[in-house]
Amino acid sequence: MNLKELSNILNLSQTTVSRALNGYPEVGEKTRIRVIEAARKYNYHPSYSAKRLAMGRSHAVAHVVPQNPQHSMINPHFSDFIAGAGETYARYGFEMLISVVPYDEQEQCYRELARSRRVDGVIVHGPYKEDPRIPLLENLKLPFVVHGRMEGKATHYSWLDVNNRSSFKRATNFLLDLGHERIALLNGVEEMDFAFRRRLGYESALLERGLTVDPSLIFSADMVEPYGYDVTKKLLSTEHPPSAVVTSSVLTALGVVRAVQECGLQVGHDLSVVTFDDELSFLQYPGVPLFTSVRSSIKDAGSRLAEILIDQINHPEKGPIQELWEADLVVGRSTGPCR
Amino acid sequence: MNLKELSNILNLSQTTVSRALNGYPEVGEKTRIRVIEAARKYNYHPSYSAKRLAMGRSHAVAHVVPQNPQHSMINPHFSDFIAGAGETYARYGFEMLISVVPYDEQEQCYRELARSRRVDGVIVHGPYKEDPRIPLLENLKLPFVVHGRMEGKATHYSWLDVNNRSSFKRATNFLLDLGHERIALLNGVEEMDFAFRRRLGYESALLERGLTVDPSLIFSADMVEPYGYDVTKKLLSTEHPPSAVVTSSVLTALGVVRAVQECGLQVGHDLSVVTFDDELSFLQYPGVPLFTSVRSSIKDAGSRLAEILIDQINHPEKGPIQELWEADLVVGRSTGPCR
DNA sequence: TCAAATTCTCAAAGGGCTTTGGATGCATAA
DNA sequence: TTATGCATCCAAAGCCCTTTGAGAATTTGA
Repeated sequence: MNLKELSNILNLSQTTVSRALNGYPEVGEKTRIRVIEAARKYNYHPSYSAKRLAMGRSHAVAHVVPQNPQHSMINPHFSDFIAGAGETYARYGFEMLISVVPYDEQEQCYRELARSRRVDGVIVHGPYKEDPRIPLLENLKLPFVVHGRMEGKATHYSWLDVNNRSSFKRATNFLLDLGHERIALLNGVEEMDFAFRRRLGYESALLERGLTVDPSLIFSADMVEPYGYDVTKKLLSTEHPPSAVVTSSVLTALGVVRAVQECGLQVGHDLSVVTFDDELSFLQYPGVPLFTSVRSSIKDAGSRLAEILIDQINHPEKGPIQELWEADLVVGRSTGPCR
Repeated sequence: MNLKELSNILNLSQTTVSRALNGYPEVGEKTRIRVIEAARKYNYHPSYSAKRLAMGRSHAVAHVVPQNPQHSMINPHFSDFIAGAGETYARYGFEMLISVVPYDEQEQCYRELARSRRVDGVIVHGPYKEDPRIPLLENLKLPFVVHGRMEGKATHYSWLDVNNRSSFKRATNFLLDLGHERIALLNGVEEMDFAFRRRLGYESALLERGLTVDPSLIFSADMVEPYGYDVTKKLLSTEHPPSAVVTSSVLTALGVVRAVQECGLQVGHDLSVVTFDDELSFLQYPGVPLFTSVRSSIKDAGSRLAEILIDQINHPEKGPIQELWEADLVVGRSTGPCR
């Protein structure tokens, strides 16, 4: 059943039927009801491809996922983010396209996306401190929102970010309040904007208490389990091990725990751990949380970012939307007073 | 630049230009070269929407991701799978659509996908022992392949599965060879086909050695870290704790380690652990692997499944393709002789 | 009552591609 | 010379919708 057939049945023109169905005002109420009922009765659904061709809009959004061959970690946060965003897209009738591309073909991919009008907008993940994707997308006039933001230039585009600086400051302060003074930072890769800000938060907490920042206590790597393990193992074997650790992810924190326990020590007693918790669905701890953490749901972020993007697509005149979310501090069993 | 403009420039008809570009034989070689060069020169790319509309094919594939509100875990395997599949799709010029839908709207979603011809095929994830999606898709005549397969009926559709039965048998045998006799199984949810088969493998290994299956050593749940932790904690506090554990995922295995260590015991010494390892990119251990495991890359599976699906779409006459992959046994540091 | 303003409806023109069903020109074969 | 086959190329129909620009019908205001 297509529009032509339906309008023949109704003895109306295609125009009228189309307008009736799309809620345009220039069609009478009785006509509209007749049309809508007939559409339901004959199970009419407009063809997506035809609609797209006619309107030049795709009602689709892309997420470009770079694949780095050397450093081939796939972001474990991705699935939760996608789940949140996907729900929202579905609610608004948008499609979600995932493009997996080699790291150095990203630019080409975005250009192609913009040229072909295959999608109405994109979401940019994990921006670097200086990220070429942002000026590129501005140039291409492809609507976009950034999950995170970019050091310095963060005014003329839409983004949603967690307040990484304040949350790490808060995490550090929490440990300082417990009397810890030697606090290690197991940060993410510091070329990433979020990690850079987290470090600033950590450092400013220390400095405000008149403490010095000890570079030998600061680490930066992909936030995986063995990273936490290896660093902690090393730290615990030094003469002057820290009494507390701030980590950038629960996975890394689990590595810290494994190392601590392997040394016959106890987390929260011999070493306190505060972690950033993205509330990944597969790393949830029921009951009293295992880790004291600053937490902010990445799934919620995905959902909200999708809304922002759709809003930008539908109302480009509105200007950029920017949101800075504060993370919650949740006290778990991984912290205790300094001994 | 569209086809009409390009053909005007070339003084050819749209037909000829289209045919030249799509490799049809009824166009002369010199003409073809002329056309291809002009296309490059003027940066001509056919419009996707128009192509789709004209051909009735979308060159897109969907993955339907159900969201269960109660049990809201998002599969951590998903991102690696998608990464593998996505690379392949990109290589073949296919788009990947992710549809996140509430659990009980899946059927509707598949129907809609089939009706609207928005995609040329779908991949079915994580089949249950009895999975309604499979007969549904057969009915809808929407090409599909299954990651895993369905107990019993596994002949008339395409699938790719790891040999879960043999790999768990192998894992169990490995422990038996080390002298372990009380071996716990921390399985996934046993409504899932894969988990069911894993249990069969585990049981058959025991039975073949004349051992009995002790139901109090068998557990079934989502494969998360606290699951491993909780079960192990409980097991270790019994009178007769097992000397070895087989788990269904590295995440769960990490929970086992945490519990063992917390009890002041040592993995591979006081309790041996063999896990199934999907080679998730964010759970990789460099050097000598932490865990003895049976492993099979879920990313590779994604990649191959995408190939199979595309093949089925392009050559539906070929009939179903079925592949059963054997997992590798990798010896790590988590196993040792029974004491 | 007539003109003006509203309301409703339509035919037709896109949007950009593929594909059908011929037409044309030319070389080969009878 | 005429018929046959081949290699090239084309005009136009079709895919299915949205939107423009106008016309017809109805209502309103003076």
